[in-house]
Amino acid sequence: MPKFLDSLPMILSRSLDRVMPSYRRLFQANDLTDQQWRVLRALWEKQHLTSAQISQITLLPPPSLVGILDRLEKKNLIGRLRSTEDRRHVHIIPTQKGRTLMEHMMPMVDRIHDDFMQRVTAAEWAEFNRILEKLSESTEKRNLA
Amino acid sequence: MPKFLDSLPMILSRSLDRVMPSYRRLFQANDLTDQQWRVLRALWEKQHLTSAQISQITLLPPPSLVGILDRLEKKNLIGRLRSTEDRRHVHIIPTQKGRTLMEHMMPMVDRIHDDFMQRVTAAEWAEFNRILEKLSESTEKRNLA
DNA sequence: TCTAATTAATTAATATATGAATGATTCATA
DNA sequence: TATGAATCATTCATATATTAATTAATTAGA
Repeated sequence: MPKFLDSLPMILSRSLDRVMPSYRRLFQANDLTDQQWRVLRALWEKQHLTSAQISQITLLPPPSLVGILDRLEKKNLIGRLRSTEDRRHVHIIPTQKGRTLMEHMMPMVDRIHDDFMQRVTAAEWAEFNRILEKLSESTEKRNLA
Repeated sequence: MPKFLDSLPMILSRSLDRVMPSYRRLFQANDLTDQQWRVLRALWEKQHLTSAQISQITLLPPPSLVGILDRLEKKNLIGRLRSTEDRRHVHIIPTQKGRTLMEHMMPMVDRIHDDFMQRVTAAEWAEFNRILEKLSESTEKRNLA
């Protein structure tokens, strides 16, 4: 008889609730929401992404992304650029202000990550990822056939 | 150099995104949101809970809970009862309709859970929980001192 | 070439998250 | 016993999630 609190969704949710505050303090200190951070973080790895690509990387649903990009644009952290080849696409590019903010924040975010990693061994981290992958491996593909 | 997608928040978020659809199909078939389900599920274990208790069990923030309870009440699935001993408390009780709905849904939710559990061994599940606990163990307590 | 099917971004409607503040109540204690 | 601190539910303002629908642009095919 599985208890509610031991179900996979609740375990994952509880962990997220415990992990996020460490990051959120830093985000808030820089006037960013979690989701706004995710977008900038994605653009840190690759500076030229479409809305759809950002959505896939950040896991943010496209309708949410519209408003998130609006607010980032209003803060002058990113710019929108409609593609000339395929005018359905919108390219998102960080501004200089956005890049400067990221240069400032990245070391601190990496440090938070490192602090979490120090809680477990490399073997434990690998094992954790392996089991979680088995647990959450998508079976949805079959529905596409 | 930790990649964004391999960070703890993104790993947990991605897993949740993969796990939830299996449950959500069932919730939607019964006209419930994820959060509305959580409240009813909490009341399934113990029929007499205050708002604050439900918030702690379900991880739903109190301001969100107000609206969730409003909608559950409107659907006649729960009832609110202000405490006579301490009039700050509001007791939440499932209605007969709510209990009947839960009796109908619980076996199917348990089955979904079992399906996930069958993806790993008992030892893997225990190990997974152990490592996740180490990773996400709250350090916030120290801030209370 | 013209239309049907696709795709990318967006809008719309409703529900929830987050952080601050409020109102009513109870508690602690001088 | 008055009074400030603490507690519980709630409201408020803003941001995001979810699902369906829409718009504009592109592609596939008859």
